[in-house]
Amino acid sequence: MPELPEVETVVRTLARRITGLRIVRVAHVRADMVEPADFDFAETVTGRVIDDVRRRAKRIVFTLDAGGRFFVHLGMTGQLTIEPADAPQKLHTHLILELSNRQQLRLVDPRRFGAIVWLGDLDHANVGPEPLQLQPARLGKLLHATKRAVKVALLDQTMIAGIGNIYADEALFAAKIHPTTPACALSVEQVRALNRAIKQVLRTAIGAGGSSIRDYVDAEGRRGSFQQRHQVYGREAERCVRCKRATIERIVLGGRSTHFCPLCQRHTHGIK
DNA sequence: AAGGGCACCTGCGAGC
DNA sequence: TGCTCGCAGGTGCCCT
Repeated sequence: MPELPEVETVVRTLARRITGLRIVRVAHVRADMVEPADFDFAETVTGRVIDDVRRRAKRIVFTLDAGGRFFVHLGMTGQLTIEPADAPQKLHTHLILELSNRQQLRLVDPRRFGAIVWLGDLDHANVGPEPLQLQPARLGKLLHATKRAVKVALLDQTMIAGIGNIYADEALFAAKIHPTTPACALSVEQVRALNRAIKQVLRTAIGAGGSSIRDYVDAEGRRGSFQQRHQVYGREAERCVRCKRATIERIVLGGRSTHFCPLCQRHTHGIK
């Protein structure tokens, strides 16, 4: 579910609503969602003030007073919401932090692909650069170092952070690049177009509060609206909104559903 | 040693 | 109505 725009939307609300609050009590935590496995999360965070909430990649990073950080990853179906203390507890609630203003921060995640990770003073390992701060030259360097399909490369979080299945498809469509094109075969022009497309798609999606296909809601339970503006994702067999001639195709790449317009996104045979 | 494939989970909608 | 199947915004690990 949550890619960069959804995580960013959650973080913006959290930063505004819970920064400066104290974690009074860990009312509930599912131990097997916490990393490292033997870490006593409740003991460590109880009584600490949340000094800062920010996004890095698809991670929601909490910095506590007196140092120490942890992040929450939402996986596919995670929801991190601010609730009144007396709100009914939903099925698959895995974390409840009671805050000093009597509200609670709750993590609900049916599929449990998410995680609560204690970082301490460590930095984020294995996470590539933020796409919104990426220069085309840097993107080119990264993409030209791999023979994988450009779509698969975009999903590699160690290469670029935050892009997932929806926004990879949308950015490639906007840049008119076929998703199976080997990343190393992209021309300098294509890399530049892709860099622009990634930023434009992500920024617009953030402005729309992200995409809500099924589970996603922000920290106040609101759905995003960017799903209404998807050009290819989830539009298999529909007429292409750009060329209005071809129909959107769906293939599987790297085990993921991939949507594109066969006319707008043609193979370029390595023409540079 | 890069990169393909699958496993990890639960829920839901489509089709029979 | 009720079953089974396929599929879902992610990622980590095993294998080649």
